[in-house]
Amino acid sequence: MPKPARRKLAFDPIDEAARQWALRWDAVDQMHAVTSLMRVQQLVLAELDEILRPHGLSFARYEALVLLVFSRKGSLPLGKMGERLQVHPTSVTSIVDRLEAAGLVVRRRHPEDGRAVLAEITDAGRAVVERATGDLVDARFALGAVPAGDLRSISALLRPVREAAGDF
Amino acid sequence: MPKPARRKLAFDPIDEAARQWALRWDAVDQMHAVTSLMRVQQLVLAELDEILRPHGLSFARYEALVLLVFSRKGSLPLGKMGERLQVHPTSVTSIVDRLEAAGLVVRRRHPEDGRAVLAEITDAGRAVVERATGDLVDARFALGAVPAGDLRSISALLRPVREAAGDF
DNA sequence: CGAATCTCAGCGCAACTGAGATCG
DNA sequence: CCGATCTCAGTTACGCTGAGATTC
Repeated sequence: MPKPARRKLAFDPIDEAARQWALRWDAVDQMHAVTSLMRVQQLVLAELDEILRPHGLSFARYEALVLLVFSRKGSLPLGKMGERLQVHPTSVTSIVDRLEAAGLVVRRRHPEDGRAVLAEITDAGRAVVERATGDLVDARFALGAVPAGDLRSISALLRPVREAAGDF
Repeated sequence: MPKPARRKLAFDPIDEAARQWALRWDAVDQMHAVTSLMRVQQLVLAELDEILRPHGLSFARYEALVLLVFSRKGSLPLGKMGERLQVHPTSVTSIVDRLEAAGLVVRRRHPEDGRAVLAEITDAGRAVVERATGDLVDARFALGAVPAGDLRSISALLRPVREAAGDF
């Protein structure tokens, strides 16, 4: 068995934890929702990374590439990328380092602001995004088990958390 | 500004990405849901870890302690813990190492199976769980922005993903 | 000068692989 | 002997802090 951690259980471990939780503490529904959120994120991210691995990408790097594809000029200052992707400035440096090493982006000086550095997507980068996106769409972003009509509900129910955190 | 990655935007970056996505590719709703899931998990985990840091715990270590509190004898073989928490065997070793160093659990020989090692929660461990749980409940597990009636919907909508992955 | 932008070094945490020890 | 259980060493990845260089 290559992944012993994935052994199957005869019951829903989160339901079972919630049952015991209710005997002692409050906020049972929050506890159940948080545990579900953590577990599903872990499962989904693992599947997405597996799909992207043959393309030499992690999900974080894929998101960065897509952001550049969506930009008008195919390039953005690293700071803007961090803002949009909601990641730490030093993480942007690391992500762009790896993308640049793979030939998917190049670094350029910002023409008007000498402090800023632009990451510009290359033709190879655009090609990789097209191929990787095809695979992700085919895999329904690892959410194939969710009825199509429920997807927007998931986004809507989670939105207040992002809003409260000040994302927008 | 301590956390530049948290800068506020004038629009919802996920809605904006979905808008552009729809111009080129399919599976827009899946893409929106996955991106929301990733972002909310990141926000929630960061808040939970911040709440737990004064108690000397990460969320993973807190989950391990709660699992022991819920067990009949206050102890479990490490392998069982990995199964329930869905983490790698070597990660269990690491988690128990840290909990033991903090005096929250002790390692014991399994009375019937010489191969197995039991992690047993100490009185100090139980006390820490009580205090930490109080703080988490007070913070509504970082889901205070979600209307109470929506919490079960979140769990229910995510359940098919766990089921399809073979969690139960 | 202060503020913004990026990079680098270093730390902590977590997951994984592969190997080995012990025991059923 | 095989398989299960745990530990250890080493690798990789990522996110963060703190410091520094450069430029507005």
